[in-house]
Amino acid sequence: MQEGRLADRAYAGIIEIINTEDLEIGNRLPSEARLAEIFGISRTMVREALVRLAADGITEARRGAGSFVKRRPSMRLGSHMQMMDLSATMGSYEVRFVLEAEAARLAAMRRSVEQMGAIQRAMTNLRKALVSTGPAHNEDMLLHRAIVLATANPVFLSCFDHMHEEVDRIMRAGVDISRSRPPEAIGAMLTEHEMIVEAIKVQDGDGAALAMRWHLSQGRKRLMP
Amino acid sequence: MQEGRLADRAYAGIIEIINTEDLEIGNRLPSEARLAEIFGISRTMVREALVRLAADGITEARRGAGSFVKRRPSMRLGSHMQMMDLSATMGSYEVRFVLEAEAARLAAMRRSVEQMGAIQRAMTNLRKALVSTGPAHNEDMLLHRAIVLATANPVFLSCFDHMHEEVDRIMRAGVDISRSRPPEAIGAMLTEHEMIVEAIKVQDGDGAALAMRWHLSQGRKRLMP
DNA sequence: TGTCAAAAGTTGTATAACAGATAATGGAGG
DNA sequence: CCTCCATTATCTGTTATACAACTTTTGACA
Repeated sequence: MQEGRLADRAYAGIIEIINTEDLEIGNRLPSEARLAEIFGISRTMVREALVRLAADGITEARRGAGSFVKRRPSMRLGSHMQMMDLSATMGSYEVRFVLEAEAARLAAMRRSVEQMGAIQRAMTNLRKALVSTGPAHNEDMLLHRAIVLATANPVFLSCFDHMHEEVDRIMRAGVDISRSRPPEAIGAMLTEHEMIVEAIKVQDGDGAALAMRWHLSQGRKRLMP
Repeated sequence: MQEGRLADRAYAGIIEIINTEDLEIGNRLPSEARLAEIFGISRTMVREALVRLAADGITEARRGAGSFVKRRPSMRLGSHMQMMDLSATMGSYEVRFVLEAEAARLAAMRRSVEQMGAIQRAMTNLRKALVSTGPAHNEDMLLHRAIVLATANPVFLSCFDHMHEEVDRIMRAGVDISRSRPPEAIGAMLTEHEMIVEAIKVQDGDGAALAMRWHLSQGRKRLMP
């Protein structure tokens, strides 16, 4: 590791402190000055990390008092699934199944020519990014978003944006997800997306929904086999 | 309004800039120094806001170049409404169809005894409110929320809350919603809800989903015949 | 022992400065 | 006029310092 900005290291470092020191909810963590001393960086960078941790709901800062643990960072992902609460990853796929499959159907039925153009442009971008740089997490999302946009339903789009925002936040607080995929998975991903786009192009609603469900099921398998 | 720390206001202010200036994905937003000038605060506070925005995946900072829009913040429905064909009311029902029907199915399959109790309590509240005061918009929502809660899927719940928040805001800003319903409609609403709750009780997933779809289709008809 | 004001510690905010990277500018040469 | 390239301007990343606002601890005094 040891990559990225100093604030990133501080972010990871503080989470590690919470875990290794076994700080319970409500416990106070070292002061910003002390953390800066520990990590050998400036207080400014420690603050940036703490601001992000607070935004993630993991810590809470009280002026004059200190920063406190608000929620333990969820380490268990995948195998350790609690009985009551599904993991964010699993949960997000459940929602995406219903939301995006229906979005694909509506997009196929209602898409305008401009929206179809936007979808195909997003597809081109994804193709380019996948073969060159690899993961292309962002381009992937943008294609899905273009499809949701083509539903002409503002509530769909709003929910889509919200979901991705939330899930990204939760995942960032947990373990990393951006592992590199094998080359054959990249080819499969491209084909799956192309099937969706093609179905929308020929305005085949059922086909688009089906292709989207298939794509998501494969994606889930790729993420947690 | 105008609450909280300066960084919070900057966070909201930058999102507002993205929305009102209609900055597309990839567009550059004003420099940190310029933003500090605009908001009348220090660059330090602007940076804290930008760090959070970046952590939320909304912006992306490139050293030497500036900060750029990476993903549009979850939309306030009002701003892009004119671009969209569907009304928020119509659109929300489309989303509720897929989201809540599936939630009812999952709730039927996974609900714990405690969650079943919560659902039945919400049902009792709704029944009481409907026969006495009339509309019972809030009790209705709480029953639906209890069902979503029983899916044990935090992402489902998050999307449900978000959708209702957004749609409520739009409707409050717009025209009527709380018109009085005829008495036979009240009886029908009660029966529909009871069918959903009963299906969840006997853990009939398909039945719950079907009952939910039927209820929502009736509700839409009642709202806009 | 109990009260309470002073002190010490901590977060919130501002300012200045510089390093490291990118974008814009403006000539020199075709 | 256009292209190439070095210079300059601009922007983010990071550090240091200082003070304001608030909370907790300390310690003296009653």
